[in-house]
Amino acid sequence: MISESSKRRISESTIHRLSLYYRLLSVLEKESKETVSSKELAEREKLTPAQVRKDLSFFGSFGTRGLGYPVSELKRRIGEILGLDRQWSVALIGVGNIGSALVGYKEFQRQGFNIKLIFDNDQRKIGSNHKGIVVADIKNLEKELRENKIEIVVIAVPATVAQYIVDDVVKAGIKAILNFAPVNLKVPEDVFLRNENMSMELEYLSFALVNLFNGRGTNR
Amino acid sequence: MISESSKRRISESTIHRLSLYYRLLSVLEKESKETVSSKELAEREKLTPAQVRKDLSFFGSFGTRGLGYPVSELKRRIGEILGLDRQWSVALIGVGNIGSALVGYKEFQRQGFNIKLIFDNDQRKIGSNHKGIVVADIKNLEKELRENKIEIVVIAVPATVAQYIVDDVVKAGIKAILNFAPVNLKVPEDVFLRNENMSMELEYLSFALVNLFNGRGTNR
DNA sequence: GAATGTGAAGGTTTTCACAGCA
DNA sequence: TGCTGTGAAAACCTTCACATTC
Repeated sequence: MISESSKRRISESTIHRLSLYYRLLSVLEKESKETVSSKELAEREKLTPAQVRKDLSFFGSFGTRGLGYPVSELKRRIGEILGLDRQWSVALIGVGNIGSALVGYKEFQRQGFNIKLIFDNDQRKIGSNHKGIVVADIKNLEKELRENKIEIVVIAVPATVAQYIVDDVVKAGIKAILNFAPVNLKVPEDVFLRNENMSMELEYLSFALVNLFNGRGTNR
Repeated sequence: MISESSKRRISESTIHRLSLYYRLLSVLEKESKETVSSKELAEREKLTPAQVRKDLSFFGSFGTRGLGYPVSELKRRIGEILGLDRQWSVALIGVGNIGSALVGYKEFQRQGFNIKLIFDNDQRKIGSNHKGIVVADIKNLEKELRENKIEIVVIAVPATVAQYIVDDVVKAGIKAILNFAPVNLKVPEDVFLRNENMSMELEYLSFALVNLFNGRGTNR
């Protein structure tokens, strides 16, 4: 939808903020708000109005001077940019502690991320049912990923085996991987890999408590 | 431990990278590696050697010219900086989908984050046992948080009620909060609030697949 | 010789400030 | 008048390059 690839590189932070705007616009839409200003968006996300306008301006002019942005329309456009205007076929590997939580995580479905397959290597788990999905044997990973046209793989296996798993995932032709294992995975250049490190923010808090406690908090 | 508050502000990214270094150093320590160079650290984290050296230099000179950094010692020092050289008393609020996963998340304990209390408002859950902890009634939140000297609160309740909960948490004098609810929470300036948004990275992948697919991946 | 520690340079991101439009 | 869209300025972060030390 967006053809700005030649213009200027869009920063990771901008994309992350688009996620925030999208979520906020969904709320505003439910509240039947028709328009919203960069000032209001900024206040609710603890950003500056200029930041909001810059972010949006990378992708086009969505607003009306003097008025602001049309809520539903802007939400729709950001949805397009983020690829949330379509359904994604997702496979989950590892249905332990974290994996189980992800299967039931409503936000994923809401945004079009549909977990179609679940894999594990534990015989006790294989064949069991998680929210209507039967856990498959990791042995059939490559075949199943291809046959089911999976587009995104979520890895929630122990750190020790994550690299072997990811190697197989790459072999199956997957180009987008979300990794929850606390380890650095190597993937070829043409594969998008993102890491979800759940300890990181907790560590930031602990750092903040120990070091920056001058009576002032910090958000993001 | 660190008294650099006057020098230069340390960026959020630097702190996040310290988390990565810490994790990597733990691995190297287990492998009985004695020293490590900024070059090697950088390669394994996909950063530049200069970045690694700059990050560390904010906190002191930990290395030896010509040799590199002593693995165990550096790990210990970063642990101190991040506040991982001590135990933290953590309370979890909401033992649903995500909450349950966090109770069993080994990484937290390993880093000294001990979940001491669990709260919920669901009568069916109150009194039940999660990994040895009996779920308490959210009604007694303030009293329990104070009596148990809780330092960090993790919020894993539905978005609709998260603000009410966080207000009570703040009233109880808590200064550090990790929020998993997909909503922007308001807290006073002197409270540290961090958000863990599990959809964000998935949305980044979806953005990448739709927009940046010029055959090149991106990691972080 | 090898690798740190660090000012200075370079690059990127954010904020400012204002022209332009409803 | 109010608020967007955007060049320019400012702030911030990363990389370079080299003096310094082991």
